[in-house]
Amino acid sequence: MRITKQRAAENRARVVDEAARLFRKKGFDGVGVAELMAAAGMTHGGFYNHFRSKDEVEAAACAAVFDKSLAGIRAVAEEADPAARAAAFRAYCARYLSAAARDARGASCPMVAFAGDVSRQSELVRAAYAEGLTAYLDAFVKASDLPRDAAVRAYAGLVGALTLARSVAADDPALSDEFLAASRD
Amino acid sequence: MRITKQRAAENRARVVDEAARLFRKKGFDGVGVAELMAAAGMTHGGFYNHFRSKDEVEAAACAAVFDKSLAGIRAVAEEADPAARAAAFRAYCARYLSAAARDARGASCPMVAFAGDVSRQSELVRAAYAEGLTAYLDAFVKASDLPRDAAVRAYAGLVGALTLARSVAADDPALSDEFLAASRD
DNA sequence: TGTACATCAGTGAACGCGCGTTCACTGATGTAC
DNA sequence: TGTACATCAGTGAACGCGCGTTCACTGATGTAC
Repeated sequence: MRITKQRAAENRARVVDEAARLFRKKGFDGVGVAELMAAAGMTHGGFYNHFRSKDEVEAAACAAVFDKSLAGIRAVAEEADPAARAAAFRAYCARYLSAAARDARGASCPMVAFAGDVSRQSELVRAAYAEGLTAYLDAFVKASDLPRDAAVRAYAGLVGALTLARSVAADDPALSDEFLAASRD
Repeated sequence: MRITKQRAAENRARVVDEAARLFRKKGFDGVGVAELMAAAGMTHGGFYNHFRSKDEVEAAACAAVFDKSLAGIRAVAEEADPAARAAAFRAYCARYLSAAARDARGASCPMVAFAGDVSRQSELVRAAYAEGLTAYLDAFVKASDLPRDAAVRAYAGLVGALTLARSVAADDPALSDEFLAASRD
């Protein structure tokens, strides 16, 4: 049964949204086309009306996740008043290292969600990731008001702390909290 | 054809060695039982003479990787002379953030190799990982001569820098180098 | 504006493939005598 | 020490299963007249 063009576009957008959530939560290889389409309220056969391959939706999801992350850090970077910018940046980092952010795996920062797997994914995904990371890092440097190398170091600290905190969240909550708390200061 | 008990034990050790290398390089889900056994010079059927499941060899490989990593950081921590310890620690960190370490994916630190995937693996693997990480972190704190929270923060910085550097090593080598260089100072 | 028909988004069965795991079998090892 | 036999590490075919992908089909939409 054919549907309106607008409805089809909405369906595609819903697939990308669900992909962004599920791939971050379960990894690229942890989510199948059928599961993804079911999450978007459809059956798997229609997937190929929207994407040429699973790689393509992975890349689209990766790009979508970066778009959202970029908007967040750019809002800080574009704060004109230096004091307000410094406060916003501190709040951004504190949120980044919060227990809530650690536990919200489907809504996390793309670097932490994808960094470990991305180098094993297709060219399409890797290109979307590399482009997104470059743009994100530039915005992070601006937002931090630090020299670039210090900002890059600070950013690596955030990523490492969140990655480590997540890796033991289920099995050693105290250690997980320690990673967040130590880097929050 | 039956073989000697010693030979069988050597075969098992070879499987764990190859597992430690291959799982770090390609991820747990990126290496099949057949590929693993072939790397150890056998066929896949014999796998279940040594392990009850793929989970079990994953856990064994994880533990083996931590053993090796622990030996490395403990050698620094147990250096009695403070100046020599400080020098050894600096050298350890510099090696950790070298291009060679970034590119040697089959021989890397277990945290960077496994952190992203471990929370999606079985209980067995997660337990081996959590135990290893606790022990490693304690040794790292000692080796660093820093207050614990500063040492934990420093360690998160190393992990984040190496993780990020690897994630773009193939697609943006300059950015990859920048992550390593910024944290090396 | 109304009619006839081509288009195409979505459905669900089917495909080949690789995976983890099982199993009957082999034959040298280890052991009981 | 020598002989007979049970053991079991390794082999390779086979299993069920889930995966990404394909395809014939459906029927409302979009379009040509």
